[in-house]
Amino acid sequence: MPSMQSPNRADAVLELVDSIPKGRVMTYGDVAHHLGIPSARIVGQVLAARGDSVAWHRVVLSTGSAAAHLAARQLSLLEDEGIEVRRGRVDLRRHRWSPKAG
DNA sequence: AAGTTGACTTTCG
DNA sequence: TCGAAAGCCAACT
Repeated sequence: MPSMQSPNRADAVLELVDSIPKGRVMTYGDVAHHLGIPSARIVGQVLAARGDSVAWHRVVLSTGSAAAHLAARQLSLLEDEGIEVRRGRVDLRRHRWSPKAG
């Protein structure tokens, strides 16, 4: 078979997101890029629909902040994992994670 | 079929 | 450093 690409994007996204280690984060764009998904928005759509089944709070905006309607809850969850949140955002230089770099 | 929507990102001032 | 605007793409009306 050609290549064992994911049966569908949603499952691939959920699988990757759930593999993000505790205390680490990825941006929507990172997730999209690693899976060959053309737009970060798609990742957002997947998490909006089925994110409740995974560690959705480990996915943040490219700025290190959270989508407006999630900010309070998401940032709180991240702090619970030991991630330091300053001015409503996570320091990506310190916490950004990549599957390959592990 | 065409317009709207949204858990995004980048560029510009 | 911040906010507005434009660009983006699939799902939904």
